[in-house]
Amino acid sequence: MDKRTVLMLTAKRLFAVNGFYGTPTARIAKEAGVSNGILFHYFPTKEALIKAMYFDLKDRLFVYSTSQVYKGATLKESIYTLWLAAVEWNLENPDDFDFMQQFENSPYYSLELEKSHRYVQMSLELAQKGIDEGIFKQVPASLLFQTMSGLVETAVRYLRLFKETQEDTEFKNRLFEMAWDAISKNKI
Amino acid sequence: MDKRTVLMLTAKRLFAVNGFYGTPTARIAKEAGVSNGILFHYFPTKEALIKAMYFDLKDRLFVYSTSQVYKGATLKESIYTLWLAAVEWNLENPDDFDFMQQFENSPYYSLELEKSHRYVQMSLELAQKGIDEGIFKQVPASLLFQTMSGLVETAVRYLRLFKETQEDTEFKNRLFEMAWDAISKNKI
DNA sequence: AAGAAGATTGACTAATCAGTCGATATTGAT
DNA sequence: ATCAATATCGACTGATTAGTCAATCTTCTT
Repeated sequence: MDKRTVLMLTAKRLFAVNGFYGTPTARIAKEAGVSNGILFHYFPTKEALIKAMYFDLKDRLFVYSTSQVYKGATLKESIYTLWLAAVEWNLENPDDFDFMQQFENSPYYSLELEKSHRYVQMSLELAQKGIDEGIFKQVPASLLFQTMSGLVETAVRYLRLFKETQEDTEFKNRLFEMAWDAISKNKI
Repeated sequence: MDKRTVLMLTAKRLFAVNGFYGTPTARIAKEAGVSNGILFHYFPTKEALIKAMYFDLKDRLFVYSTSQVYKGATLKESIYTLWLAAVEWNLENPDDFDFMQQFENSPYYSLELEKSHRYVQMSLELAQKGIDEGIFKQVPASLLFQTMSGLVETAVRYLRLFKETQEDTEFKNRLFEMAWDAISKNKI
């Protein structure tokens, strides 16, 4: 594995536990088994390292999520698959989740940065589709997306807290139902 | 206003913009118009200052929220009032919101810390009441609480992003409806 | 084989920052 | 008025840390 990748993996682990500011670059390099200087060879600044990690992470999430959706699925099936993929991916990569949460609540983060990502673009298109078909509530697509993202986070946090629920498919379905009810029109 | 309070107010403003680690204690003292040393007279460490600010904030939110709920309100009315109070309080105190988000995603935060607060305890009791009455979904009360909290955050973020919606009562009702549909049983 | 380009090292620096401390000022109780 | 307790000051320190740099090593091209 090339040193650039090792640095990002090591940084992710350390950041998740100690936070960005609690993790000196020197420590990242040391635990990655490389010299101090090489970190700044691959990343001009610590901030650049952090942002590169974030883009990388979102991209892996995109690739994983979309690979799960099968052609010909209904909208609800697609949303369910994407929701579940995001939840399970975050459960299996807890350091990624912690890193992402921290990043998105840090001064490094901005909306323009987020919108530029294909994961977000794909989600927005899907939300718009549901609105047009009259399945979702008649609110802006971006609101539906943010609501879903927020509920994925809630689900992940909860499942992490109560480990015994992590294999409970029925419970996960309940969690999805809450998310679905939030965004879909009510069938009176 | 006593210096302890001035320090906390100044810190809140600086933390919201520059983050905990981007804000030296010396700068807090300077902008508060007091000496460097006095900060450590009132707060033994920077971390103690941050935690004190968090408790203070949650307490003000509790006092404000509960004062809005009137006796004899139905459960849905109470939940609506609490939801709206939290949303509007966060909109009116954006620095508090940013500070809180940052804190709850920082290494300072822990669940025990959160549970110890009366705002959380009150919310959990209300959630349990809704479950017992068969109005809410049959899931753990803590899940309902976390879901509502997450949806308050989503609403605040969205309303902040699109300022023109902030005075739109109808739009806020739509936002609440999403939250309500997430936690309540569906009336088929 | 030569030599250029890139990779890697680790000692070093300039700056920053949380927290200390001894001195001085203010307040409140008796 | 006295005295003790508390508040306030600001210069100082010891430790930490992001980023630099000149030197060496490796790899690739021709």
